[in-house]
Amino acid sequence: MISKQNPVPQVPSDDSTAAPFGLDRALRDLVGYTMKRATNLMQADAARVLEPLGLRITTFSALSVICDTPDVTQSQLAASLNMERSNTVLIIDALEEAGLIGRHRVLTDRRSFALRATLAGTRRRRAAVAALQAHENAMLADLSPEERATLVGLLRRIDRRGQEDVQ
Amino acid sequence: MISKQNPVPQVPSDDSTAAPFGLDRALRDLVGYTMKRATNLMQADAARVLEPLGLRITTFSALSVICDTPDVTQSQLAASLNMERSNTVLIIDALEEAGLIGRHRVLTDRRSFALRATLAGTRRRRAAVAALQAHENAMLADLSPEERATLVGLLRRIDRRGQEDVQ
DNA sequence: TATTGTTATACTCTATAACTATA
DNA sequence: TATAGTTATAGAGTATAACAATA
Repeated sequence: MISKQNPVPQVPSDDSTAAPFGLDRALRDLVGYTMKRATNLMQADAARVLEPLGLRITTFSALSVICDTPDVTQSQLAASLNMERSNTVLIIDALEEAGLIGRHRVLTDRRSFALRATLAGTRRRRAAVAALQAHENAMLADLSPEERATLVGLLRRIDRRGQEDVQ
Repeated sequence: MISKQNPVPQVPSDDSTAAPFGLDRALRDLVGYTMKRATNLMQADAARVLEPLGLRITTFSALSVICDTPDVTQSQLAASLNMERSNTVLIIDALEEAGLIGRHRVLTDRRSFALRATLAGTRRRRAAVAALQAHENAMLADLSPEERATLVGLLRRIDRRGQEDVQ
């Protein structure tokens, strides 16, 4: 969909190093910009992979946590996914209406709901993970297993650092 | 060494308010999920850094390209930032209204506008880059210069690969 | 008082289709 | 016809404030 053609600068390109990148060469030195570009590509593709399964990225993420953590509450879910509690409501609604999870009352604390995946939810999640792994293997085909592990490790350290700063 | 345990306690005995630790453990093996978490942290902080300068991430990015590429057209700008042409319009409007850039008619092709940064735009861009670099130095303080370069390099390869796949 | 889930709201980013004026 | 800029619109993610029920 996106035209691949390289926009030709009107300004005479006398810079020999301008070849590898485009007009955004200066921006690419910012880690955040490069991260956002790569993330957008990954996210768009992941969304396309999940769509036939009736999931979005957010609903898949929530379903995954619920599958792995039976009787998790919505507050715990929100915290684990680094999102606001209020934004989990519609996500939980969608998963419940799709029959993939259930809300159950907690006897010891009637404010909370205990979220539990249904059998259909567990199966849907397994299929989604398989599809996403295949998608990532394709998207990251240029990276060796070691490079991929390095990337994930570095990103996790940024995440950890960011979490600490918030406090 | 802790052996494999049962998935996280459903109802934490003491600290139910503490961030549930590792409920998203399975998700973290997906590169896209880890990338998105780290990117969200970086983006949120970058937005806070740019806000006092009257810029958003998108307007800053556009301003940066325009500063580096005098008389760039909106189509070229959109292509370089990997965004739709239609979405550049409001961004350009905001920059123009702020007096940071100017739209100029192209005599040879009256469909196009040539975008040029004003002196104020050039200065604003310089201040924004300095602020963002300081922000990134703080956010990425745990990474050595080599690790940071490695991260950027790996992300660029994902970006390049993704661009090719789209066509 | 504090917390859980909820509602309402708003802003940003992104994507698509269709229009205009030029080429 | 094809392209550049534009308009309108819609979807999704994210963020904040406030409320009722419950602790």
